Amino acid sequence: METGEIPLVSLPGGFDLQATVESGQSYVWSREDDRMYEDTPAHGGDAWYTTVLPETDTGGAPVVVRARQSDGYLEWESTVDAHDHLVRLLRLDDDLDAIVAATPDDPLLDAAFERYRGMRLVRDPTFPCLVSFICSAQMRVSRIHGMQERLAREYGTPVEFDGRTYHAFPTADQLAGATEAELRDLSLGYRAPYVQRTAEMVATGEAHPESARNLDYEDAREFLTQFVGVGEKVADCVALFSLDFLEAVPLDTWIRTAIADHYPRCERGNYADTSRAIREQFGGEYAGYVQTYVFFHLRTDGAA
DNA sequence: CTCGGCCCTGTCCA
DNA sequence: ATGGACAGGGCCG
Repeated sequence: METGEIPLVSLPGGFDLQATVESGQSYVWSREDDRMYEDTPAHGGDAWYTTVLPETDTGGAPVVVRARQSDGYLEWESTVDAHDHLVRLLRLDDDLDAIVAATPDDPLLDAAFERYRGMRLVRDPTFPCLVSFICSAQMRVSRIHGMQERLAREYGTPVEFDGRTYHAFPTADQLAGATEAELRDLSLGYRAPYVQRTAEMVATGEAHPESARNLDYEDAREFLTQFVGVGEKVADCVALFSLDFLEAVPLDTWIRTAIADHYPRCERGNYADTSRAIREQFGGEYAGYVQTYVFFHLRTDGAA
């Protein structure tokens, strides 16, 4: 086992590991105490969280990365040197102070930023991100997370680490071999054929979600909707939480409620125009960061 | 292009 | 106890 720690005190805007991985933007992390989304860690957010990088992202065997936040450091344990992986996955390379500073003055946005100071966006591996947000349709975050765990356990490559067996999220090849019936048995419901067909599209080379990186934001969103089960909202989630389009604002039910309550003139009757309007309202370049804070704030605190 | 009906299933609440 | 509503939507007509 390799171990290390990343100092957080000099990180612009700070860091909050629990808020980052439990805010409903990523489903590739699990709490070692198995109480994800249930309660807060004992003090200072010092629970251990683990993710497994799929072999398609490492070029070799899957990589287990475990981390916890403690006393100004992000401690980690891994099968490899995990420093660069953590910086990438948890966006420790973002200047969060600058992002907050670039956000328009607004009571709702100020409250959201204040409440979860240090929360960062994630940079999830793309295929797992795509599948997890296909699964997110009409679903609560804890159940989405459970689906991803079952998919990993059933189809992902096993890895031994620290006396336990972990599973990587399945590759497109692995998942394309699943049947709709098998996926329904994992409680995916009507999302089962969406996941299977999307995995098949990626596995056969018909299209790969990573290709969206090379496009302008709105073209990338359009490109991603070719995958089965992916509409504009899910496409925006993949653009934001995996492909570095920080301006993407997924229009989910929470943000739509916020638009109706706080920014009614941004409602334009269709996704593309409403999206453009709220993106401007949220400051443009980092609008997706703002959206994620607002989403977590409204969902968790029931603020209106 | 917009709209409504429909889709799986666990959980919450009357 | 038991059924209806609802969950970070998408597809199809």
